Amino acid sequence: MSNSTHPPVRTRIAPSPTGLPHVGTMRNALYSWLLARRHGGQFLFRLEDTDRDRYDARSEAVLYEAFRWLGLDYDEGPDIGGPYGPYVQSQRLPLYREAADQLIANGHAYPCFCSRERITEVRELRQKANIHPHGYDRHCRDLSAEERERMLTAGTPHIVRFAIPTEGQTTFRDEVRGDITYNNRELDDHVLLKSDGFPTYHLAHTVDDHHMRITDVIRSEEWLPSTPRHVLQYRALGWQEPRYIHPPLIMGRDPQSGKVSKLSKRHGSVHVGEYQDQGFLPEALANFIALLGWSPGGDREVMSREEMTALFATEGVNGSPSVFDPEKLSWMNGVYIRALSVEELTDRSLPFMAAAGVLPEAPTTDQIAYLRQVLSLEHERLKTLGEIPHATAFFFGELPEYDSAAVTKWLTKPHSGAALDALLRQFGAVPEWTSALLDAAVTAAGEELGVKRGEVIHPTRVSSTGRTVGPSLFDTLELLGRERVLARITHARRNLVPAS
RNA sequence: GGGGCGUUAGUGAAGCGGUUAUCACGUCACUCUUUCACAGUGAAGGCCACGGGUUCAAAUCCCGUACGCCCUACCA
Repeated sequence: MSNSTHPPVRTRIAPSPTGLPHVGTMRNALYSWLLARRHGGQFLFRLEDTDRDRYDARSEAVLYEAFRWLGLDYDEGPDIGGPYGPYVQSQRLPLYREAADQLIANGHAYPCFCSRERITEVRELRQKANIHPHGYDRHCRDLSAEERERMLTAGTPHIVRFAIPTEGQTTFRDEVRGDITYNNRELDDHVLLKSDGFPTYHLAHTVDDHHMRITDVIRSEEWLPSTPRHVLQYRALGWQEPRYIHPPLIMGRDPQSGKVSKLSKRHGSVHVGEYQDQGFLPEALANFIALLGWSPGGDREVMSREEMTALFATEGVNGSPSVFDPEKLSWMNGVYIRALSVEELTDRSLPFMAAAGVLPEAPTTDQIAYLRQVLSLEHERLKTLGEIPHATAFFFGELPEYDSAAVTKWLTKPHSGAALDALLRQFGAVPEWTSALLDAAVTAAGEELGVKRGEVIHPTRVSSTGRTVGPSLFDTLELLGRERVLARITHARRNLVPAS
């Protein structure tokens, strides 16, 4: 809990609009959101659009949508403003320039005039010769003041590099793993400002997190190796560094090689939008990804957002990479779907029904009421919303789509014709179209034919639904209604059962 | 090559010096249902990566090794 001697917890997520929102980004966002909410602090959204080569305007809107969908509301952000804006890095250029100038003024940074060609050449050379660190050779770090001034006034294109101390060590604390120490001599002078005047991540995040009063930086483990650079920058600037929390990477298993690596396209779906499209519930996805790197301790797994908020603590974040298991996600999504009321399930299924063309975009109230009855039968066997159209299609329209394997298996036996005839007789005589009476009618049909109940129950299902799987048969028949069931069985009798 | 981090059943975790090493997913079996799923019961699956310490006692603490992953851009 925060108390009066500590500033309020302020966390942030800082995605770059270079593609679709990755589950790893959203996991980190969730942790940041959880930490802020847990302590009554603020959660910020900041757009890191400093890479103008990879900028993708389309991804910005998708990003906001992903946050809305997952219920990660932020207190300050590009689209809602806030006291420390703007929240878009490309609009904060003077701030980075100012920090870079300050760093140059006190000797912690310097302009570098080396061409890109020379830089890559040097890097390759040093790599080949195994000179450490491999990167930049600090050529411009030793330029005389006069030389530097001459180049600057001549307008020579340049970048600004941070001057890493040549000796000593840098120790910082990662809340997940404890103190981590790096030897400064293993770090090369990284770029702070690019030649286009835009900052690199290293500078931008430091400046922004400071100005935006961020207290807790939660970002993936891949940032661990550059954290000493950031810490060195904070210290050189005379700023208080935030707490760093590096949750583990989310890994995927390569279906071919079986090897694990950072979750990417090759492993399947990696963008939250894909999960949304497949009919995963945001609350289920959030619960699932929260567990990839965090545990409240004990056996707790299925947790509501409120429970997670109450339980979240950085002590529960672990340091070992976790493999994303789509099967467990499916199971968990099923748990959440079953927890929905039929009304809610119906509402949420509508977009999927429309997309699949099973129902119109704007269904009538009768259609919705009917769907609700259908879903009450289908409810507990669903894993995703996306499978609803296919699972329920046979409830709509006159004739179902007949699955050929099912037809072959149950409607092409020597007695299939007789079975359907008996069924038609029994069903035709049912006084009231209820599941109990239909159940009895099937039994009667079996007795009439002198066969086991199973021999007629399967043909009944296949002829009236087109398939072998589905909800309880008699409930299904009742809901389908007398007219359609009789019409379907008649159709099957005439067109699917081979003439003997 | 260098640096850092990590290592508990196939997967995700619990465990914080004394447990028959726990839970969930997955797998298999049975029950239920003459379908599928759900649910329930049960089973298989671990020398807690390996080797050394410390300790009466180690999955738990320390050191080393191996392996894996990440970083090593004017990308984030």
